[in-house]
Amino acid sequence: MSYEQLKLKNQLCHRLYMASNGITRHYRSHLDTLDLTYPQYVVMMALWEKDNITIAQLVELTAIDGGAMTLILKKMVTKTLIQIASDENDKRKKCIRLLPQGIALEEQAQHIPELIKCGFSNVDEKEISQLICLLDKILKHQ
Amino acid sequence: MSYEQLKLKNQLCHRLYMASNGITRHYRSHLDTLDLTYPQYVVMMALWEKDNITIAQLVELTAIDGGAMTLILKKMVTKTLIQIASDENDKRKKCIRLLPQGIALEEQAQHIPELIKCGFSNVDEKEISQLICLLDKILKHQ
DNA sequence: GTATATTAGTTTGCATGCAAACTAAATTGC
DNA sequence: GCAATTTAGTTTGCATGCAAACTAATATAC
Repeated sequence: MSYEQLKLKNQLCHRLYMASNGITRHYRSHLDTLDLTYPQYVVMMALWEKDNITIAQLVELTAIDGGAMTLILKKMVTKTLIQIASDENDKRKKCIRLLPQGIALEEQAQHIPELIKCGFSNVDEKEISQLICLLDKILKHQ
Repeated sequence: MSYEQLKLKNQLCHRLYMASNGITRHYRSHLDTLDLTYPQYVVMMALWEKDNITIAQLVELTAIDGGAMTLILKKMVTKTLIQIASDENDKRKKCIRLLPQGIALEEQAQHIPELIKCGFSNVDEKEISQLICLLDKILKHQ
């Protein structure tokens, strides 16, 4: 039978799947030098932007699964990048705070975005903006 | 310090990460009724389009990791969706072939793409084509 | 023709992604 | 004020994603 709408070449989801995995793979070589995985890097970016926030806020900002977040943060504690403290007012909440090593890592990470973009020299700045805009439209409905 | 280029809102990779995971989550509810995971669904789409191909070809078409593919295919064998046979000419190669249940599943799956698109009623057909075009440009360099 | 290299798949070890069940603490309802 | 509900995180079980090591079979080099 072979329905046209079921062909791989027509699947937006499959493009997203390949592009997302592909870019994450590209990050790997750069992140290895910082001893970070991609999700750990995303958590660091969130904290560099806004430090001393709860796990729930971190889950909201990064869209990383809460269950995975618990493990990711534990790893980052053993690397002394962050510390986890219970909130005094609400003992359910936990506050994540950058430690000196975590703060210092930002300077080492600052060139990564540029390095990644160099890997996509065929895509210009305008097209990246377009892509981001279209993806945001899709993300709005999730 | 907080470098502008390290802010989450400026990361294409993070948009792709969220959009890919988000869409895959959307698929889950529809695929549950077919008893398929998302990667299994991708493999089925590849096979509905071109049956009786090797594992290497399947990896090429789907961009699913070879190591993961071995496990995915084993699951699909236990569901009697496919069968795996060694190639007589080249005993390293294995041919994947759809079984009747796997063939029959295509009819049940034919409406899934439409159902997914309905979940993104704010994004029109033209924008989806644009997105696919831009993603293909990024995928070309991987 | 045999040693070497390459190819096709599998296995392993680790790190998520995800839903669901679970715990502890704070809020609401009444 | 206490029971019922909600909220914040953790744990569990399963399914990948990925790199690297490994096996078996084929192709190349010489």
